[in-house]
Formats: sequence, structure tokens, C-alpha cells
Amino acid sequence: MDIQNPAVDLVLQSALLWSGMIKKADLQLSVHGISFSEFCILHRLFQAPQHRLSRIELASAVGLSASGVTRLLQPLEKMLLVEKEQNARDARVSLVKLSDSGQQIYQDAHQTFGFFANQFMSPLTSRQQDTLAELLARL
Amino acid sequence: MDIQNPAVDLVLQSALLWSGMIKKADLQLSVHGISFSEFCILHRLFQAPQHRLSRIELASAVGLSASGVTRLLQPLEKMLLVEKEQNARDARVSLVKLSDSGQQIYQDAHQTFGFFANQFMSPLTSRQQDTLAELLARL
DNA sequence: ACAATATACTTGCGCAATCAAGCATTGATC
DNA sequence: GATCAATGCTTGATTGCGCAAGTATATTGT
Repeated sequence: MDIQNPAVDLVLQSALLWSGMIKKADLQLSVHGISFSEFCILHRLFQAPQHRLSRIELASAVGLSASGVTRLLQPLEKMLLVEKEQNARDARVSLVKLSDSGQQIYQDAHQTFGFFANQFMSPLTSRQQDTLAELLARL
Repeated sequence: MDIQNPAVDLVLQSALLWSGMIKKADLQLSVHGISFSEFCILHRLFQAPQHRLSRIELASAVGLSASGVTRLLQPLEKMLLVEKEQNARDARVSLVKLSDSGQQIYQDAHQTFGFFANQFMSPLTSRQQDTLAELLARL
């Protein structure tokens, strides 16, 4: 038979929870024409100095592969939400900058997402949310 | 500018954490020839009464769509880890049963996964893990 | 009894993301 | 200063999964 392992259940429970969360977030964000992944990109760019990051910094910030970032950025460039820039010091890196309209879209989407996140977390008191954040930060 | 919303950061932090966790788990489980999703399937089947579930029960248990389950099960059937059975009461449902060799594979994989899960959770005391589980259960 | 609706899948198509391979550039070593 | 490895990125092929549509069976209403 099988020995119960609480860590296993915890991990599986979490995976289920967050996959569902992402689906719900995607739905909410779709009114802005962006996906959850795209929102993550915009979020990281927005909080970066000068709203500018290299593609690999972006990749590790959002937990994607380099090629994933390349492909995610293509539609965003066409929508003119981000711009491609060169790095004078190193011709290999191509910087991504959040455009003015990108900032606008981000801020709109942030409001939607913030509302969603608050609602999602509403079963917890803000003290419990702090505890949760602290526990997750150790992993 | 932008008002900091702690719930937003908490949600994004979590999404990043769990996407990374799934990648690591996939890597560990690959020695058994199965993916994380497949392990979830086997896990749910194993703990089901008679190791038997319908496909939609399975789908909701692992957070996938019906078609996702259909496709995930195809290789598992070919590997003879699961078997297709009919429900006498309702000819629409096709039950999935964990085979004997499926149980064997599952138990091997469970050991690997249990080790991984413990390691993953090891930055937290078991008391903290309980707290985490309790907080997540409310979401 | 017979339509109309709902349920349990399966299949075709498409999108998102990965890996492996390739290209361009930079840095390190001899 | 030429070579060789490392880095940053892009592209081609593949996988995983979802959605919409289709099929088969069940249920409900009349």
C-alpha cells in the first residue's frame, strides 16, 4: 500500500489551484486583449528601470524560456506595446522597452488584474496573505 | 503612476513558483517515463475507490479539460498502465482503471515524487507546511 | 412514443511554450 | 591576434493543451 505523504498532497493541491487561477486570470485579462503571460511581461517591464529589460532578464523574471519570450514579444511588438532597442555595449542583446501605449495598456490591465487578485485572495485576511507570501518566499 | 497591490505580487510570485516547481517535478519523474500531468492522473486513480474513475471526474480532479484527459490517457493505455472499462448503467461514460502494472509504476513514481516534494518543501518546518496547506485550502 | 436538451466523451485545429540547432557577437586563452 | 568557448537571441520541429464541433447515449417534457 501507500504511505501518506503530506508534502505530496500539498504540492498537488497547489498545482491545481494555480493552474485554475491562471485560467481565471486569462479570462479577466482577455478584455484588454492580452493573456496572463503577456501581462506578466508588461508587469516586469513596467517595474524595471526605464521600463527596459533584455530578453533573458525578462525570461527568467517570468519563468519562460528564451524562445518563449521571443515569440510572446512578437505580437506585442506588432501591437506597438513594446519596442526593440539595441544595447551599445553588447550587440548581442536586444533590449525590450515598454512603449507609452504599452504603459497605458498595462495600467488598465493592472487595474483589472488587481481587482481579480484581491478577489481571489479575499478568503484570506491581509494578515494571512502576508503569512502566505512569507511562506512562499522561502520556497 | 501605480499603486502597489500586494495581492498582485503574491499571485504573480506564486505563478512563477509553481511553474518552476512543475518543471522540476517533470524532470524528476522523467526517469519513470511519465510527466507531471501523467503522475497526477495516476495519483488520482490510485486513491479512487477500486482505482477507477470516469474521464470527467479525472479531468476535474487534475484541472484539465475533457479532451486533455482523452489525449493524456492514450499513451498510458498503450503503455498498459490504465485500462478502459464500460459503465453498465450509462454507456456514455468510459471508466479508466489503473492496471496492476500502472499501480506498480505509480508507486515507484510516488516515491520519487515524494522525495522531490519533501525536498521542495524542506525550507519550511512541517508546522509551516501545515499552515501553508490550510491557507491554500481556503482559496 | 418522440422530440428536445443535456451529458460523456472524441477529434480537428490552433496556440503557446519547449528543446535542439543555428547564427552573431563577445570574452578568454594561447 | 587567431582560436575556442560562452552568451544572447531566433528559428524549426514537436508537444501539450484548450476550444469548437461532432457522435453517441441518456434524460426530460409533452
